[in-house]
This record gives sequence, C-alpha cells and structure tokens, in this order.
Amino acid sequence: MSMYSYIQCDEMEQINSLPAPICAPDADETADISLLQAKLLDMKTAISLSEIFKALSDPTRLRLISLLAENEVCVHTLEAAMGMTQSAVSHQLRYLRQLGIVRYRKEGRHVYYAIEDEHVQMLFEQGLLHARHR
Amino acid sequence: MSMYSYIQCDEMEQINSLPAPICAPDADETADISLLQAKLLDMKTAISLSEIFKALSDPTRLRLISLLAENEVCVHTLEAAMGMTQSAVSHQLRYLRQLGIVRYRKEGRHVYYAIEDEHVQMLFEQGLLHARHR
DNA sequence: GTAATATATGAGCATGTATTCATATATTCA
DNA sequence: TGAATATATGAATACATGCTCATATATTAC
Repeated sequence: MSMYSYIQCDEMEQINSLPAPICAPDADETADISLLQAKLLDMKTAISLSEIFKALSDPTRLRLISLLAENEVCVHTLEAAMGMTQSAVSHQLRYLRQLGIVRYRKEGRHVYYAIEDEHVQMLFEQGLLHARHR
Repeated sequence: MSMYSYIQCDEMEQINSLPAPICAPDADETADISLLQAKLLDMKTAISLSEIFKALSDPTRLRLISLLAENEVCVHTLEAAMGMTQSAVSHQLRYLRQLGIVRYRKEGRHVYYAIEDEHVQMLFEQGLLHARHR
C-alpha cells in the first residue's frame, strides 16, 4: 500500500503535480498529452542516453569493464583472462574507446587499457547490485 | 598526477590490493591472469546485467520510461504523446513488461502502464544526469 | 446481435551488431 | 636486416532488433 493512500485524490494530484492521465474519448485528452509531452525525453537526449546504455548492453563489454576497474590491463592479458580471441577483444575495446569509456596508453609493444569514464563505471556497479538481487 | 604518485611501487600494490598487470612474455603472467579472473564477471551475471542495460539501450523505450515515471498512462495516450504507431508502442511495452520493468492494469477497454522496477528507473535517472553533462 | 474502440501479436523486412578470418601495422629482439 | 610479438582493423557472416502491416482479441455502445 502506498504511503499516500490515505490522501484524497485531489490532494494526491497536488503532491504529484500530475493527475493520472485518462484516455477515454470523452475526456480532455489534449491536456493530458500536453502534460506528458513536457516529461517526454526529446529525441536527441534519448539517443545520446541510449548510446551510453548500449555500451553496457553486451556481456563481453561488461566483462571487459569488470576487469578494467582499478587497473590498467594490456590487451593480451585481457584475452587470456576472458578466453576470447585477440580480435574480438580488440574490436570491443575500440568500441569502448570511441565512446570515451576507456582510455589507453601505449608502452612499447603493449597497450594498456583502463576505465576512463567514472560515471559509466558507477552505472555498471549500480546495475550489478540490481542484477544480483533479482 | 595520481594522489598516490609519491608512494613506492610495492606500497602501491598493498593499497590497491592488485598490481598493475604486466604482460611481457618473460613475466609471470599466470599470476596476473588469476587475479584478473577473480574480478571477472561470470557469464551468467554478465548476461543478466546486459539484459537490464539492453532494455535501456533504445530511444523509444527510454522515452516510454520517461513518460511512465510517477504516472499510470494508457497505451493510446502514450501513442499520441510520442507520435508513434499503436503497434510500435505496444511491442515495446510488451518488451518492458516481460522484463518486469513496467506493470499494467486493465480497466475496461483501457490498459494503464506504469514503472514497476524502481531500480531500473534509478539507473535511467542516473544515466540521464550523465548524458546531460557530456 | 453489429459496429466502434482499445490493445496485442505474428510475420516480414530492413538495419544493426558481435564474432571470425585474414591481413596490416608497429615494436622489439637477434 | 629478418623473425617474433602485440595490437588494430576491414570484410564477411550469422544473428538480433525495431518497425510496419495485417489481423486477432476484448470491451463497450447501439
């Protein structure tokens, strides 16, 4: 039961500032639609946000990110730890690189990768907490 | 420059509990790989986590979620607010429904949708803060 | 009952994506 | 210089995905 369940319907509206939209053909749907459109994410932001989540929507990339937390790791060690081909790992690292999620540092023949975007790492960690309690 | 940059390398290892992995063929790579594999997300968790983020990786679904925050909305009003076809909206609602991200309530001819998974909504909001500061 | 409205869903299609394979580049070592 | 090692990348392929179109179901109104 909601913490507001004892409150009258019109008081409820004040608290939430939006009434529960109704879509019966006789009701004033136009007003509801206007209120909703004020909340609606614009396309540009929606696409930009979707790209962040898309980066986190693949198991291989999530596993890479789990390895790159706190440490620089070179490509070869990533391959070995994940048991994947060099090419597959390298392609995914490029993906993460192009989004600015990881940085890399060349040292001789080796290239060391690490997390660059701390905010993406926070999303990863928060999502992980969630996934483990399902 | 790192806040720990004045610390010796072996002290550094104690602080981070993991040395920076090295992958020169002459070094003991096996030890590094074992340490990394302890951090590596297992496949099952990685897939489960990727499914949560995949739900948030599409602009249409993100826009639907932005509308369903705080309010129940019926399908027809969602269509009108988003300017999309009934079918497209309904397909995406099914997707979100099957993942338990939204709930629905039938009332006569109408079906009202709302966010079910508060944790996913938190990921959405945290991601949005990030997207707006890029 | 029939018509109208609200929603759901299967099939098809166009596009996107993750991997593999082959190959390119760059660095070190002998 | 040539061989070996480390990484990157283009092309191809198999699979996933988001939309449209047609149609099904369910409820209400007449």
